[in-house]
Amino acid sequence: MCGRLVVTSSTKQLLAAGGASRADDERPPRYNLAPTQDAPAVLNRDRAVLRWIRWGLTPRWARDLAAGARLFNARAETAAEKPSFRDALQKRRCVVLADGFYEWAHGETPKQPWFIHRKDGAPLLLAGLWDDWREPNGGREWTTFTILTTEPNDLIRPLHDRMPVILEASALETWLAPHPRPPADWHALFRPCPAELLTRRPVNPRVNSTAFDEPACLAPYTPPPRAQLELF
DNA sequence: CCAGACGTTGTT
DNA sequence: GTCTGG
DNA sequence: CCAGACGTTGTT
DNA sequence: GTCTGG
Repeated sequence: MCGRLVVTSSTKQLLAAGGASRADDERPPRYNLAPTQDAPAVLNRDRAVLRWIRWGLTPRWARDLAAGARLFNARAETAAEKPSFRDALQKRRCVVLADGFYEWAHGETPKQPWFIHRKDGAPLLLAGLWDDWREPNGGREWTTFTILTTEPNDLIRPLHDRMPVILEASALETWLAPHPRPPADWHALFRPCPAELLTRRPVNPRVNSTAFDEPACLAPYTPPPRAQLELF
């Protein structure tokens, strides 16, 4: 699963990772980015632009924007059949750029967050779907997204039974194709990424609160002994 | 034909 | 939007 | 994802 | 418990 992101790379670095040439906005680094907030993404509609769009996919037919609040993940195995996602999987794909994400160990108390990121420090390419939603009565249009999930690799499995779909750079071209593609094309891309690509470390449970959004979120942290025993 | 429902995941 | 029910 | 709020109507 | 907000 994937419910909290870190975005610390510069705009220049994000553009390079996503293969885009310009960004629609300049934002400060985020150390604790939650659903309903904006994250940087490259949409297959316009691959030249890095856009900051709202996390939580609101289908275009939903009654209100809030409908997307809980649709921040989509199971890769079933997205092709779900009313909220199937059209987007065919036609509206995106890559979300993030330097890492947090996972909480399944059912532990107190809740212990872990930071997961690439060993080489490069931004992750997270497979996403997007949609446009227009406010009634001529209001503004929102673009929202969700992150696809798959089974975990060996690094994530001790923590959780789901992880985000992380794409290799070589898959960008395929994933961001502008035209419709059948669901059968995606099976190879929806595999968990190699565990060796990533690393993890526990971080301060202050990260649990979205109000804690600063460099200290990523600082080294040793869980109390009791929690350590429970975790391994 | 129209009306009305449909959210998803992951938990326990 | 698409699908189901009437 | 997690944290935090949520009482509810009727009456003065 | 469920829903909302970040």
